[in-house]
Amino acid sequence: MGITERKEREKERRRNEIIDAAENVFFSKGRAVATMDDVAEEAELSKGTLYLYFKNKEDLYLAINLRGMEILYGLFAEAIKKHKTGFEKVYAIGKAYFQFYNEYPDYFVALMYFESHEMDLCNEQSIAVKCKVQGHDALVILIQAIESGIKDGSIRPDVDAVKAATVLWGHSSGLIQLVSTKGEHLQNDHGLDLNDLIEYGFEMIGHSLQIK
Amino acid sequence: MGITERKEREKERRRNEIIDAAENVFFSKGRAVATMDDVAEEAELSKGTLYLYFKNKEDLYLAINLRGMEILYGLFAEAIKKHKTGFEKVYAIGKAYFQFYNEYPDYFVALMYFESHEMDLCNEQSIAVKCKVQGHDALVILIQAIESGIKDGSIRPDVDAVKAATVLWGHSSGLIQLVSTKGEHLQNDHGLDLNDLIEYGFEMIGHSLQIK
DNA sequence: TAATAAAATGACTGATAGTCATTTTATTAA
DNA sequence: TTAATAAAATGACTATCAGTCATTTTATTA
Repeated sequence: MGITERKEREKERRRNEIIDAAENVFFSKGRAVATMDDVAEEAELSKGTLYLYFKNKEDLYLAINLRGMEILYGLFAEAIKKHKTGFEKVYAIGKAYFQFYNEYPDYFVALMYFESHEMDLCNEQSIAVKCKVQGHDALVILIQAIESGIKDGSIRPDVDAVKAATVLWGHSSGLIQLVSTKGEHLQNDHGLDLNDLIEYGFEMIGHSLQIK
Repeated sequence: MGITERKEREKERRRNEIIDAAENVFFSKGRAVATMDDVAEEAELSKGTLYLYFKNKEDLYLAINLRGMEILYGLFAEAIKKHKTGFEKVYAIGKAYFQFYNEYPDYFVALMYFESHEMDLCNEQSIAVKCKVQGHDALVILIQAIESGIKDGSIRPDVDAVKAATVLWGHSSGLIQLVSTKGEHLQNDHGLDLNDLIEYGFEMIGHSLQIK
């Protein structure tokens, strides 16, 4: 019975086409301004059809975010492969996060939306839960990098890997978010160079992990 | 002509009554769910009147945030008074920020809204600009604390006060925001104690400022 | 070819932000 | 005291948009 499978594939393709259209609309207009009618028109489908594939507007936006988080996870996985010591791996993950912001600013905005809003995580199959899992997987990469750094002596032995990884995640997100939303102000009113500022932030984090 | 002045006072009082009502409504229902009709009813005014005092819903929410930021500024000002060395002052500011989150969680949510959204800062008289100024003033306290720490030797002399203060601001906001929105998940899935996590984050920041 | 199932449609509803012509209240001048 | 004027407040109204659902179209099976 190949028809069922083909139908499944077609359904998945249609789903992805809707996300493609949604990216075009949400990324150009912004999440708040973009309407579901816009997405429907871009997808060349009726609005009702969108709701056959996604529960609501937020769900669709989270589907976009999930794509971004998969990219981010890939960047993290790449980053740790290229470096020897645990400390270098951690630093590379930080760099990868900033690279993600620079190369995929729209996905970054979607990620910040996910990070800064409480999500209903009751429905196990929901996209929000998939985002949570993807975020957890990314964090595990960071935790393991810290653990390997403790083992190889490049990171202080008294560091708590889980706590430190969580703190690093919060710190990095906050700093990049600050640059993202208030960057212009920081440049104009404080004369700060944004890349320089991020680099400085990573160095500060680095200091706190290394042996005194 | 005392009437003009009395009218001015009454206008200001009415304005504050509206913000009071808005706080009750926004804080209990949440910014997204609360409606302007709700606020009007709570204020015992018609909806049209709200728009005589505030440009739109966001403006009203930013007026709430401005109140919160004034409180935060006060906490920062208190914090630096109580401590001798610059390093201690910086640490106390961090603690004050966390205290703000704990004692005024609703104001903190409002602040995160302001911090994580791009604002139109063109209109010089807008509340958004007032928030920006208030935020800048708070940052200046932090910058000066770092500078005093460099002078008194409690902070590394090679630290750039402006950069470090900005980074610290981003780091702290990000970490507390993470605890705020994903705290439950961090407790349940990672077995983390939230107060402990924040403390750990501050210690890491502390490490990066002190002499090796 | 008819019956059935799956997919898509788009007109419709309800909710709500923001507007504006009108009314009410307060102040000033005659 | 009263009429004229200004200031403040009103609430019905409009425009917009998320989400629904009865109906139609398309594909599959018997």
